Amino acid sequence: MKILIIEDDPLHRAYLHEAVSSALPECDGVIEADNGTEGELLARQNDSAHIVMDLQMNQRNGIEAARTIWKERPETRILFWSNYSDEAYVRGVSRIVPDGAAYGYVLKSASDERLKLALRSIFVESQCVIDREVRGLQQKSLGRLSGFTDAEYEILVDIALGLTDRAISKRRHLSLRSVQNRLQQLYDKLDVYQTAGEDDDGRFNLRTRAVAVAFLRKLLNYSALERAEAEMQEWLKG
Amino acid sequence: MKILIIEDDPLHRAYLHEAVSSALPECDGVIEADNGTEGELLARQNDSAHIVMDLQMNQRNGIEAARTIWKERPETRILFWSNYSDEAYVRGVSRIVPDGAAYGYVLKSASDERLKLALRSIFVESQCVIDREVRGLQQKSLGRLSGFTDAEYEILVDIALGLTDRAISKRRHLSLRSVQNRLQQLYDKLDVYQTAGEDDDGRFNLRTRAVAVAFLRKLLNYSALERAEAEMQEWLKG
DNA sequence: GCAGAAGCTGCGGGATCGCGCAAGACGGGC
DNA sequence: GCCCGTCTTGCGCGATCCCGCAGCTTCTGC
Repeated sequence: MKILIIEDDPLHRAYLHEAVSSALPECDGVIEADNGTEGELLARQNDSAHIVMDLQMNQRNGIEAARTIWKERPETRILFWSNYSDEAYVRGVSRIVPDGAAYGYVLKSASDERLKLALRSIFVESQCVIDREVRGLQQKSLGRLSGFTDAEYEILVDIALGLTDRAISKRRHLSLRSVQNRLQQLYDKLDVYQTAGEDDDGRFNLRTRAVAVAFLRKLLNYSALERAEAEMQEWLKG
Repeated sequence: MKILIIEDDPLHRAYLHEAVSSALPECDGVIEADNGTEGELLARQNDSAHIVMDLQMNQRNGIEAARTIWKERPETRILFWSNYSDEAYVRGVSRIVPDGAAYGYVLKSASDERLKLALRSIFVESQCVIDREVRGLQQKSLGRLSGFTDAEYEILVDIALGLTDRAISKRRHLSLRSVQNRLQQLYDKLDVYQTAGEDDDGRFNLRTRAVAVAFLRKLLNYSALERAEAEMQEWLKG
């Protein structure tokens, strides 16, 4: 069994290496990459390796890397080891995991034992292990209990990118009015109407305010925006 | 000499502890805090201590912590040790550093030696040490060479929060037209007008697009937005 | 088959935004 | 004093946004 570690922080990388060696004695080779691009390359060269990776990396995002790796080899087992449980990350991951694939999501704040347990569960028992805190988010966001529909999330991203109503309607193949309907829906759910005072003039620009509260609630974050921007540029060309 | 370490990642904290002990043999006490709030408390209790701190922490932001520490004791020497050189952080720091205070900004990607050298320079020689990469940003952003005026940055934050033109005019004591002037200025500098294609209909909503590119260029980031939101809520009450 | 819910669409109107045009205020260099 | 660049403000227009109203389709349960 080979394990590929993709993590840009040298300290964390060393720690992971340590943890893998001690939790998986049957592992006979640990490979390290310090960014997503290199990780993809090494994953291609070692096509039987299981993977542990960070989500937030400077060079190339973990989600991007995981996507291409899974595209080439959907049965790859990946354990995501991340600092954050932002809804943006959780949504990003569950959007790309292939059907039936075994994967895990463990927070860096988890204990030693929990990490090692997750390593064994995924790579030996091929079970999914998702941190409790993250799991809660998944339920909420995908079970659409006080959460967001895909449609709503989609339009949130679109306005966050700065697209016009008209541009969105073209991109998503909707009428202008439908786009505006979804926007209203979004404004409702984000509770953007708070005048925040009894005074009427402290009002918000709903569109930008929605983006702001989405960021503050971590529905969006930098890497989600970055990905969305790339996709949009792609669409603009085609 | 006492050193206070404020850093939420246990691995990095241990590493810092190691580095401090080896670089500063004259140090006779290392105190650790794992979030900003606790850091402020310990700084108050140990009012001769020098400080090494992370900027991005979950509980309480490093910039916030540094601000209150410096407010109580402006001659405190602080070394910021951060993962990122986002313009938002750099601007945030240089905004709060008191006149004549000795401080430092070192990236976590820097080598062992560089960190230790910075520790000695600041805490023994009381010299400012700023990472080259960060320094470049400072020059650009404060020397307003292709950078942003305070006025422009201010209005950028205001629209990012989702305020109306009118609301901004009240908050900043400007006429409505002046606000719009500054916005135009901002749109210019952020180069928001890129139709991105020869086609005219792929157009952007300038206001939200400006926020998007500011985020992508790291002029803004989560913690800057968070701070700004808190300030705005304060203002809304008053 | 039919009632009800949910989503898409067009119409229309009031509010806001983006911005050109132009007049005044302030400061610096000659 | 005079000219010039920067900053502020007012006016006005066209484009966009926000949204209530109403008609249409699709889906679901009985």
